[in-house]
Amino acid sequence: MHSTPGPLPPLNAVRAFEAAARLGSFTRAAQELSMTQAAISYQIKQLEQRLGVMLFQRLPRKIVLTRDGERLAPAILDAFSGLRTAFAQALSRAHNELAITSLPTIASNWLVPRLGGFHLAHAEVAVRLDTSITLADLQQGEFDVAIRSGRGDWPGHTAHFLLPSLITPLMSPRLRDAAGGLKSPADLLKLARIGRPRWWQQWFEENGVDVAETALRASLDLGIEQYEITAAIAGQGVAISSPLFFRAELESGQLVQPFAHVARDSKDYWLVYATTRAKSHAITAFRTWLLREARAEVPAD
Amino acid sequence: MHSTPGPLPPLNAVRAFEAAARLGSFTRAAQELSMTQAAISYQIKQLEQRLGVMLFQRLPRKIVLTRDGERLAPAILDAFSGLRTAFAQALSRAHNELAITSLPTIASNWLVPRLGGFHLAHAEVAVRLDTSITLADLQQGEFDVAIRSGRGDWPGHTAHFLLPSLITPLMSPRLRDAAGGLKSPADLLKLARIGRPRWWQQWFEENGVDVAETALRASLDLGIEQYEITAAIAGQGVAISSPLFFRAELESGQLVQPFAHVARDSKDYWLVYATTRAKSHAITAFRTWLLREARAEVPAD
DNA sequence: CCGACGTATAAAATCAGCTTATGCATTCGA
DNA sequence: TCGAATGCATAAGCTGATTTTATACGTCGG
Repeated sequence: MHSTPGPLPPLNAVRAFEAAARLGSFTRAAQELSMTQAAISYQIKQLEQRLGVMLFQRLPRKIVLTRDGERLAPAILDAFSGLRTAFAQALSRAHNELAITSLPTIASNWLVPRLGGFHLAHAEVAVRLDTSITLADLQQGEFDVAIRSGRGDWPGHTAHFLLPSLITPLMSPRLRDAAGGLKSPADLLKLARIGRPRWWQQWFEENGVDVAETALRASLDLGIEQYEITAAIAGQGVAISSPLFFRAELESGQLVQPFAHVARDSKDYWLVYATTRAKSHAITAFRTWLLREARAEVPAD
Repeated sequence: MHSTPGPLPPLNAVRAFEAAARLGSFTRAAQELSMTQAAISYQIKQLEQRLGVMLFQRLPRKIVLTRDGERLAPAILDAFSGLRTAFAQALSRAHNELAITSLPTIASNWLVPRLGGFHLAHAEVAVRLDTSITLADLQQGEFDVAIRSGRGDWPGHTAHFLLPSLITPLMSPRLRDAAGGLKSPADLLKLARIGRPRWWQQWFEENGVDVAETALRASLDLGIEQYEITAAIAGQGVAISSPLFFRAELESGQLVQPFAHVARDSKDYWLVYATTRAKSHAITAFRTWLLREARAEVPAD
């Protein structure tokens, strides 16, 4: 009694009908859709044959909707208008949201203090920041950009160099004074060391200090540099970390850098995003702003 | 500042998204659209690349809409739902309307008295009847079916034989009596003749009466048979028309058929409709009903 | 009466979209 | 714990729908 809804007619034909009905002309519809008039004519005919109903009355120099066409047009126009605004809105929102995933250290010690400036410059962009050590998949769409450490070679992604990963011992001035004169890097071996053994090894090696691995293993590795620096400030040992990230503590005198030598880890910090999304407004705005901030940070680089 | 709406993404990709979002599965979407899962996957990827946004999060054995997908889906589902009902309704209405264009004679004297029966049998079909001598173009969609006289050969159209075009003199009994004994067809030459000269000529010839063309030209040609019959009933002359169409007048005695011979014009009456629309419910219902009525009319044919 | 305009149509070219075949990761069942 | 089943991704290749090109037709306007 009641036939099933059945599949929709070919959608390209429907689009041609929509444009022709709205513009009242095959020629103009063709222009709008960047096609030829012949293509519109063909598509409309296809649709009419499929529906078994004439949609336009072909008059000498114009077309007029038939009774059936007139009946169909409003709903089709509505639907297409809905589609257009849906895509426009969704994209505009998508392009004005920025989900950042960042390593905790650079996030709390470098990014967060500056993010306010980005918001001032781009109030239209809503920012969401996620800090975690796990490597989020930028292709999955959960995050728009990441701040990662590495070598900048992530296939399918675009990476911009941000900051070098600098490492140098940092300690509380009280500990330094208590340790007496720290004349050479080797003197640090007497103190408790906090932070990644690999970094300590690299720094010592670059200073000509040969260290037994066992000695390095004895260091306190808390995993999160923020904690390590907190421990260092408390005088519990010497941390090894980036002077860039703890400039505030250095300037306020909570921390001191006992030796001038700064080593550089091979893994720098990069801004990364999926190459397919490079055109997103939020991403381009953030990239421009962030790279300028980074360049201001290490102008000598 | 505000980018133009821009063209819609490829609609086939949008359709794939709609189905996948609604069904929550590429595989099921493929089933619904009678395609393969690979095709859905391809289309969704196309759409995502076009939009520069991931729409689904691919999890091991399922997919989940991303934030952006979730944002897009409701409006897309709405729009497609609108399209579906629009087509369904328009088609249902189109298939339940019947616009008939008919020659006036057969319309008023044969079709109209029977149309009530069609309406009883098919109350769902709304009927509109247009009577005119002009030959409406069935391809233009203004009319669904036509009742035409001719030979049944209209390219692009399907034609069903309805009734023969019969012609025989008809007159009022009073005129017949006044004319005295009408023994042979030639006696009619003495009376005023009403109707198409060509028909008179044919009928006379088939009865072996040789008539000068001039005599035939003198007949009264009113163009519309209804008028001619009215004139005949008033006793103003002898009309030549179809006994089928004026059976009521013959039975009531208003008209008489003075001679048994009935000529047959080469142009019969046909039910005609555009072949492309043969599947329309209204048309098929009307065809079935009308052919049965016509067969009941001339069972001997 | 001629040129411009808007549509229809035929033939030929193209390319988007589909299928087939396969791989991979996970879940489920035993 | 293992194998089968499930669901999505990907590559390669084909096909036919769609588009363009070229042309014709009918009307309107000057």
